[in-house]
Formats: sequence, structure tokens, C-alpha cells
Amino acid sequence: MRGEILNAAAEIIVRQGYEACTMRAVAALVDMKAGSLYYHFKSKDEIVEEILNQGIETLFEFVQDTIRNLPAEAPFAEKVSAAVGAHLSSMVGKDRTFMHVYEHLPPVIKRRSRKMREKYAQLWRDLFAAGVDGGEVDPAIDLAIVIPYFLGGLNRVPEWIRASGATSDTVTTLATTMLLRGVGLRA
Amino acid sequence: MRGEILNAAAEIIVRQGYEACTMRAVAALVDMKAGSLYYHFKSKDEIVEEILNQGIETLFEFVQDTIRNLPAEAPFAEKVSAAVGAHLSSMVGKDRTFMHVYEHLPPVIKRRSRKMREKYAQLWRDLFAAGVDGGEVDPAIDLAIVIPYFLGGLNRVPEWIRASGATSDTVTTLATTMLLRGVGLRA
DNA sequence: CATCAATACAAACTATCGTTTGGTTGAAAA
DNA sequence: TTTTCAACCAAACGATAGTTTGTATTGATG
Repeated sequence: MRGEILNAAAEIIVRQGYEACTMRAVAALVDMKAGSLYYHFKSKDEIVEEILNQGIETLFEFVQDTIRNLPAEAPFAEKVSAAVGAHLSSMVGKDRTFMHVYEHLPPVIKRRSRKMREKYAQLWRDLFAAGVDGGEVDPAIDLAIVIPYFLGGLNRVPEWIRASGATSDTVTTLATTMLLRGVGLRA
Repeated sequence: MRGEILNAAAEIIVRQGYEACTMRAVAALVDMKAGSLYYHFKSKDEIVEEILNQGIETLFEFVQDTIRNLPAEAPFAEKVSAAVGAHLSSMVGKDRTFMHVYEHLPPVIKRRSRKMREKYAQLWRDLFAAGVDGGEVDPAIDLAIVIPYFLGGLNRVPEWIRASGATSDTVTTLATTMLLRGVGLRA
């Protein structure tokens, strides 16, 4: 039940925004009354925070596993391609709407997940740092800026997948290409 | 006075989010009482909508002028560089916080500016289409996807300028480089 | 000086928010 | 059967939201 409540809340946030995500709306979606939610959670904040943390954690592990499942000596381009694909599929896939919630949250709440987001960004920085070491990435590129830059672009993907009608694969390919070329891939 | 109210509301939204932007808070910032705002605006929605439209309109005209002030035969790379610079300075400069408001708005309100955002995106599509015609951009790149992709990245810039401590110039250069390489610049 | 918009205020209205409280239920444990 | 307890509900709480209404102040105009 706890999970169903989280799912309901996440769905409302993604589809209608944080404003529309009232305790009564969430309760209605799981066929309950607002007050009953307080049996499972001590506050609305706890619900949102759990959605956020669970979402980032899931994303982190999925992308990390994807990278690790490749042979260590796999070319940089292949790793990036896989990672981008993993990131994107986490955003557009079914039952994986968690991360998309983030966009709709008020700043006060977003700040609570800063540490986890930082951890996720580090995953990408490590990936690219290895690319630099391997001589596949232009060392002049400032990773501290590039990573949030292109992650920012990626996080918008669901929005314009719907708008442009492009498939998830098309988008993944394009995003990967842009990114690899952008960092001056040498191979 | 009308403008001051808009500025106050925009500032609150940017700094504390849409949630914190109550009529009473806006009124306090311009030394008024909540009810008085209704002499200038018929509703809170009207205020937010005007901020949004005015912000996009300003951004549109600024970027458009920037491009037009270059000689028509200027190289594609130069035009893009100038446009990116214009876009970014519109976001981090003083008295230009309008656009940054967008991030914090609930989806219901965002949708109202779809037409204006579309018009702005068209400006960029035209720029890149010219690049394709001039043989400077890889024709295989799907502009319908690339434009929102990299604009999505750009709109995050203020966020990580503060985080990374990078200067606005550094960021502009990097974003331009990434973009130009990304679309397969040939020159 | 009198008039009249323009402007702002005080105060209240309704709606809805997150939350609390005390009670009801149905099934498992004793 | 009796007890217990997790799970839910009905109803209300205070706080605060956007908004409306009637009134006071003000500066310009005649």
C-alpha cells in the first residue's frame, strides 16, 4: 500500500504538477480518504521526499549497472551510449516516472535531494574522466560544467519526445552523438 | 507600478518558487496590500502570464537582434556563438530574470506560453537550417530534436554557474563549442 | 474651492490546504 | 467467544490562499 501511495503521488506530480498533488487527490487515486494516508506516512513531505530519493537511487543504480555490465575495456563511446540509453529509458519507460517528478517540485523540496543528485553526477564525471585518461575526450573540456549541461538537456527529453513524435531510440542516438561529438571524441 | 509588481512577482518566483509567490508576498515587496494588486491586474494568473510572455518576448527579440546585427554572410559558427551568448546573458544578467521564472511554474501555467516558446524555437531552427543549407551542419541531424535538446541544457545554466563558480563567458564558450561540435560543424 | 478619477487600504469572504482526532471495521490471535 | 490490532473513515481543525467589497486618501482639473 505504501508503494501504491507513492506511485499515485508521483503520477499526479508528473501529470499535473506539484500544486495538484494534494493529499485528497492522492488518496482518491488509491481509493482512500486523505486522513488515512497519515497511517502510512507522517506527512506529505515524507511522501515527496521518498519519491525523490527512491527515484534518484533507482536511476543511479540502473545507470551504474549498465556501465558495469560492459567490459572494462569497452570503448568510451560505447559506454556513453549505453549510459545515455539507460538514463533515458529510466525517464520514459513505464513504472519509471520517478525521476520526472523532479522537474515539478518547488525549490525548497528539491534542495533536499542535492546530495543524491551530486552522487549521480559523480557517476558521469567518473565516466568522462576515464574518457579523458584514455585519450578519447578533449582534456580542455571542463567536466564540472559539461555534465550538468548535458544532463539538463537529457532531463527534458520526455517533454519533446511527446512533442516531436520521435521514438526513444532516435532520441537516444541523437543525444549520444551530440554529446560524443561535443566533447571532441577521438576515434 | 504595473511593471514593479511584475518584477516583484518574478523575483519571488525565481528565488523562492511559485509556491511562495502569494499575492500578499508580492504586495509586501512593493509596499502594498494584497487587495490593491487587483486594481492593476484582474487575477494572479494574469500576473504570471504576463511575466511569462514578457520574458519570452524579450528573449526572442534580444536573440533575434543579436543575429541580425551580424553581417548576413557571417560564418555559421559566429552566429551561433553570438546567439548562445545572447540567450545566456538574458538569463544571468540583471533585470533579465524573467525567463528563469519558467522553470518554477506549474505545468498548467506553462502550457499557456506554448505558442511563444514555439516561436522562439523556430528562431533557432531557422538559424540551423541556414547552417545546413550552407553545408556547415551535418544534414543528418534532426533539428526538431536538437533544438529543444540543447535549449533545455542552456536553461539550466544559471543553476550550475552558481554551483561550479564558472564565469558566464566560460560557460558561453563551452556551450557553443559543445553545440557546434555536436551538430558536426564543418569548417 | 469643489469635483472626480486614480489609487490604495481594511476587512471579510469562500475555498482549500495539510493535519489531527476519535471512532469503526474485519480478520487474525488468544 | 473474546481480544487485539492494523487499516481506514468521517469530521473537523487552524492556517492560508485568491478574491471581493466598500471606503479613505490623494493629486489633478475645472
